Amino acid sequence: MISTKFLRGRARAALSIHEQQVLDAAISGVREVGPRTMLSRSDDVLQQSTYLIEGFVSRYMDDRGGHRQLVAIHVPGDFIDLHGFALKRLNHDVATLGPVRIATVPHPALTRIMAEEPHLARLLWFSTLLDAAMHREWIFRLGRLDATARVAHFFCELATRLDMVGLYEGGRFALPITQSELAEACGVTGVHANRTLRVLREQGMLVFREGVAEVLDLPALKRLAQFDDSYLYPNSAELFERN
Amino acid sequence: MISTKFLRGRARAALSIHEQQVLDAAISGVREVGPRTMLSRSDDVLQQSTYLIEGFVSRYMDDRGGHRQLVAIHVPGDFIDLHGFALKRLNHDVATLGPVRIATVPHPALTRIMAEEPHLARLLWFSTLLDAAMHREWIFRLGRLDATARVAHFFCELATRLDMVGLYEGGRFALPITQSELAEACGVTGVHANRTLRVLREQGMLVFREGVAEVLDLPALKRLAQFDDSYLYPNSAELFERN
DNA sequence: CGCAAGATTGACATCAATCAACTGAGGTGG
DNA sequence: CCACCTCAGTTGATTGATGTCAATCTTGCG
Repeated sequence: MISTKFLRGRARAALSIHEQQVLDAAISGVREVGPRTMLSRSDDVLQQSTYLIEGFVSRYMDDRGGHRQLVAIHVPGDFIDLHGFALKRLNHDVATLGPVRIATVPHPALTRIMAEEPHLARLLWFSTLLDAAMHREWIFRLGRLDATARVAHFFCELATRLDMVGLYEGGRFALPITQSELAEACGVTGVHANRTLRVLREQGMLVFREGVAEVLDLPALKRLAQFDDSYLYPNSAELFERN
Repeated sequence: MISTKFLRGRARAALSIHEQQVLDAAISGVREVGPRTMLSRSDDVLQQSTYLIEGFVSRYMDDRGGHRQLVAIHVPGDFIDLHGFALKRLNHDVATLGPVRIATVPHPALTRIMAEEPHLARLLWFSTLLDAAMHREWIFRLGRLDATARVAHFFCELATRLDMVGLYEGGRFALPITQSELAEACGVTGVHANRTLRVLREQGMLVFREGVAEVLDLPALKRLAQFDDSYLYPNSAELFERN
C-alpha cells in the first residue's frame, strides 16, 4: 500500500478497501528525487499526475523581475498535480524542497477511474477542491493580514496539515525551507520574514530554525493569525458516505 | 437551453448535444435575485449548487475586524459553488453584486452525472479547477504586484472572462461594483483604490465609472499587470476530446 | 583555511493606510 | 418642491509598515 496518507485526517475512512486497491494499482512507478529539483514547468503538457509519498514540494509563479510567489506547498499524502489531469497544462512551476519520494499516476488510469469508480472520482475531485480552499485562505492571508500574522498563519496551516498525516509531534515539525522561501510564500521580503520570525520568537509563539518549526504557543499563534482550521476539512469522511 | 454560456470560450465545444441536455435537465429551477443579496453563508450545509445565468456574484471572507477580502468574482456562465457539491460546507460567504438570474442544480443530480456521464463529470471538475487557477493568479497578484498593477490585473481578468461569454464589446463592460468592493478584491483600502483608478485614468489605460469599465489601452494595461491570459484556458476544448 | 549560503541587524526610502474634510448625486419626507 | 440625508467618490496631510541597501555574523564544507 503506497498511498496510505492520502486523505488521512480528512476523508480517508470514506475509501473502501477496493478503492484503496484501485488507487494503488493506478500507480505506475515510484521514485526518489533530490532537493531543489524541478518536477514540472509552466506550460508543460502533462501525461501523468504525481502523488507525494514523502517530503515537501512547492508550486510557484515568477514575476517579470524574477521574484517568486509560492502558490501552494505540499506535504506527504498530497496529490501534487492532480489538477493537471483535467487542465493538462499548468501555469506554474513545481519543484521539490527537500528530497522526496513520489509516485506517478498516468492520466489514462485516472480516466478509467472516472468511468468506473465514481465515488473514488469524487474523492479525487474533493482533494483538488481542498487545494482550492487553501488557495482561498492564502488570498485572505495576503490580502488582509500584516506580515507577522501572515507568517503565523502559514505555520498554523502547516502544523495542522502535518498533524493530519502524523508528522507533527511534540509541538515540532520539519519543514525544509529557507527564510527566503517562507518570505516567497507570505508575500514579504526575506529580510522582513526574518524580523517577523524574531517577533514570533520573542513573543514565545514559535521558533523556526534550520528547517524545524517548534510551536511554543499554538493558541496564541492561531489568535494572531485569525486561523480557523475548518477550511482544511478535518475528519470529513461522513461527507462521502455511500447511500 | 439554459446553460448556454457554460464553458463558452473555453471547452464548450467539448460538450456533446446529449451532455448539454443532461446538464440542462439537472436544473431544478431558475430564479431572479436582487442586488446585494446573500446566497449562502460560511458553514451552511449545501444541498444544491448554483449556476449563474446572468449578473455578477462575489465570494468573500471577512476578518475579525469586519474587513472583507473577495476571493472570487463570478460572471455569467460560471458555476458559482459547484465545489460545494464535494465540499458540502464552504468557508466563505456568497452574495450577489447586481441583480442576477440563477439556476439551481440539486446535488443528487450531480451524483447521477458522476455515475453516468464521466466525460461531463470531468468537464465539471475542469470548471472548478479553473476557479482554482484564478485563485492562484489572485495569490500572485496580491503577493507580488503593487496597488496599481493589482487593479490593472483585476480588470484584465474581467475583460478576458467577459469577452469569452460575449459581454465585452467595444472595449467596455459592465461590472456593478463600487470602488470599495474593487479594493476588497485587490487587498487595498477604498481610498487607495480611488487613487489607483486615477492613475490608470490619467495614463489613458482604463476608466471605471458608475459600474462601467472602459478599457482604453489593453496592451498597456496587460503590460503593467504582467497579465497573461493562459491561466483562463481560452479555447481548450481539444483537452476533452473523446478517444 | 577560506569560501559560500543563509541569517541577522541597522539606516533609510517608499508605498499604502489612516484620518479628515469636502463634493455630488439620488432619494425622501415635511 | 426643497431641505436634508446618505452613500459613493475625491482629495490632502500625516503616519506607519514594509522594502531596499548594505554590512556583519554564523555555519558547513571543500
